Amino acid sequence: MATMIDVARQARVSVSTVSHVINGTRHVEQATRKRVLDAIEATGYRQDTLARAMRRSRSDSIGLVLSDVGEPAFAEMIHGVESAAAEHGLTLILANSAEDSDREKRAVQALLNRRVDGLVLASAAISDRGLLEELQGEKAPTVLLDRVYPELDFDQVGANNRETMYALASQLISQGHARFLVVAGDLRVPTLRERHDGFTEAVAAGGLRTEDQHILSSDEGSPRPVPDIEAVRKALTLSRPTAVIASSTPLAAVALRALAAEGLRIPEDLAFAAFDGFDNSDLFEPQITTVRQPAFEMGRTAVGLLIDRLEKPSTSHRTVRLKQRIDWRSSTRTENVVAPEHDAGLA
Amino acid sequence: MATMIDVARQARVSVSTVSHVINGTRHVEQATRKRVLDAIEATGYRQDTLARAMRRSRSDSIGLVLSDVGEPAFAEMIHGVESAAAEHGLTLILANSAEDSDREKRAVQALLNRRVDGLVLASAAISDRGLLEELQGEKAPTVLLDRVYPELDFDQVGANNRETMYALASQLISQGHARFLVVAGDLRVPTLRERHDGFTEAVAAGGLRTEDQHILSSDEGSPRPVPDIEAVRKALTLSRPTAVIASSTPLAAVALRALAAEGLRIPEDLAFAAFDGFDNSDLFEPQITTVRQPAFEMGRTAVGLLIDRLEKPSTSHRTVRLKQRIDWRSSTRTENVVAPEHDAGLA
DNA sequence: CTGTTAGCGCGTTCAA
DNA sequence: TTGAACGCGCTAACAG
Repeated sequence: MATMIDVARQARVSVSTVSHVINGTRHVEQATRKRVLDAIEATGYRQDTLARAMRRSRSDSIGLVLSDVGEPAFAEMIHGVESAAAEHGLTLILANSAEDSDREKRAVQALLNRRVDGLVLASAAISDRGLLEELQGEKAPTVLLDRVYPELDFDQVGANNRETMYALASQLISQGHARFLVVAGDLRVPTLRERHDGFTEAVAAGGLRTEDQHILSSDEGSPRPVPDIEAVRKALTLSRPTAVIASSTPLAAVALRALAAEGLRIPEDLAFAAFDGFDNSDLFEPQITTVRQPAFEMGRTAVGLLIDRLEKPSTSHRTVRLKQRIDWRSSTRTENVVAPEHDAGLA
Repeated sequence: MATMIDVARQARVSVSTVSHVINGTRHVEQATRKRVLDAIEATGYRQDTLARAMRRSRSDSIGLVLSDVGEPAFAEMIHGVESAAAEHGLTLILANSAEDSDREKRAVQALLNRRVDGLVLASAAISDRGLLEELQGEKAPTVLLDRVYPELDFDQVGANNRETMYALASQLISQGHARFLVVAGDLRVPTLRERHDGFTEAVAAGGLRTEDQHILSSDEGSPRPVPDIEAVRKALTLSRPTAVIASSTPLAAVALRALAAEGLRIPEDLAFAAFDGFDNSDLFEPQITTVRQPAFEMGRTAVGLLIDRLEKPSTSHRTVRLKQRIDWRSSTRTENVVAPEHDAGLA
């Protein structure tokens, strides 16, 4: 591999001239410039980004740590992060924590060792507080993605989960639904907790009886990470909801299986809606009313915040909440079915 | 940031001892060893991977260039690559070429500049042959992923597309289908061409009339990358197939929209099958018979080949084809409907 | 407008 | 069993 010295010799100039030609960092005369360019061509020289990074003590790279690279929503975020990073000439180093706080810690360390300029962290579910505190002290700034921790001093990007769940539930309530089953998942995950909170607020605002609502969560150290099919089936028979809301795609899959096992049909027997949801849901039956995550934009925004932070390290931290969109589909088109049931329930 | 010198001073040893303690590269006495370890702890020293890479002239990192980070199938591959890379202590640098051969070229250059030890390349559709030839000459080896070019000298990982399409079509033929519409896409993409070839072979083997088969491709420099809905609708009315096969997820989406627009139902009016397909397809109607890509395993395998190559640079190149699985679902359960139609057609 | 030179942090001879 | 010193390839003073 040719080095700058080879180029310099060939072009009969000094290495510093070569450097300046490459980086456009100071003026050099047309003639010499051309000689250098030719020499680069002739020698097949390529800049060594590593050596450059070491000298400048910045690597023009950022690290992305995800809690689950396999999840479709996170895949979209990767896409967004990659896209914004590329636009700014930053290379992206990817690591997966697999929802494991040890692996997360190791991944972060590895990235820091690589001298990334900054970090985007879609933190693991039960994130190690110690890790986050260490990160506060790092020179390389960190942006938290997807899972927002209001009490922490980071730049953060999330979605307006609470508001969207509030809107979703409120709309269903106004359609006459009064008994919900919410498959809420692990409430230690901020995203899921926010959705949960949005629901309880909607229930309160709608004047619904709390005891008619069944919230299936798994916050008390249950062995399984998500409610399983049996749990949902039991809930379905116990509370006989008129509407089911699932707080994430995996939870929705579990819920749908449970519904099928109980022989319940959507929307004839009950309404159904899900966060994140399924791709191409408009092509299939039942067409599921879905909260679309602005995942791509969230990724882009995270990189934007990171770059701002790199430019001015000491401005105060920002939390950005991106708006979600509800795609209303036929799975919640139940006015004619539910309203009578609802009335009957009141009678 | 503490350096080895700081640690050495603190431990009252030389830097070389520190280095050897860290890397376990020669014996050092228990006592001194402990002093060093303590000093590392005390100073908060972290190895600088960049400097290390420069000195050793290997970076313990690999580059992954994908033609479309957004596609779900590729997302799975990322997952596989990441997982295998992590197991081998390799960090993963990700780049997206967005199916653009210029961007692909730049991405590859950027990764090579970063002195990645190797490259995994899921090449862009109309990949620049020049680029691939350059890559042949590089010191850092490249593994081609997903899109297999038999005539090129690379380690390669793909799926057995031709065989699977052959099996899929043959099975449908044995069910009585004799008129197919294949939404085949851009045949310059090796994957899609292999699927196409498998189909024509099945047609020949099954003794079907070629003129009854409609293959919708876009290989002749059409403005649109995929057949659009109108094209599929026209094909549906012209050829009146009893079975439709889509060669990829986006093509399947287009086909399904066209079917809906024509008021055709699955499986009552015709059978339908797709490659790659849709997630959670068993939860929705119609349940689509789908060829599952072993995408995760493909990613892992690619890294495996890369590591083998790094260890023995001059063994001959290998091409690995991973087996796909056909998930038969109700979208092709049409025996009772098609058989009579088929007979009628013969009468 | 161009050249000389001192490190960046590390691994690794070579010598002790 | 340990240390001293060189250089990986590059950028950024500083000098001219």
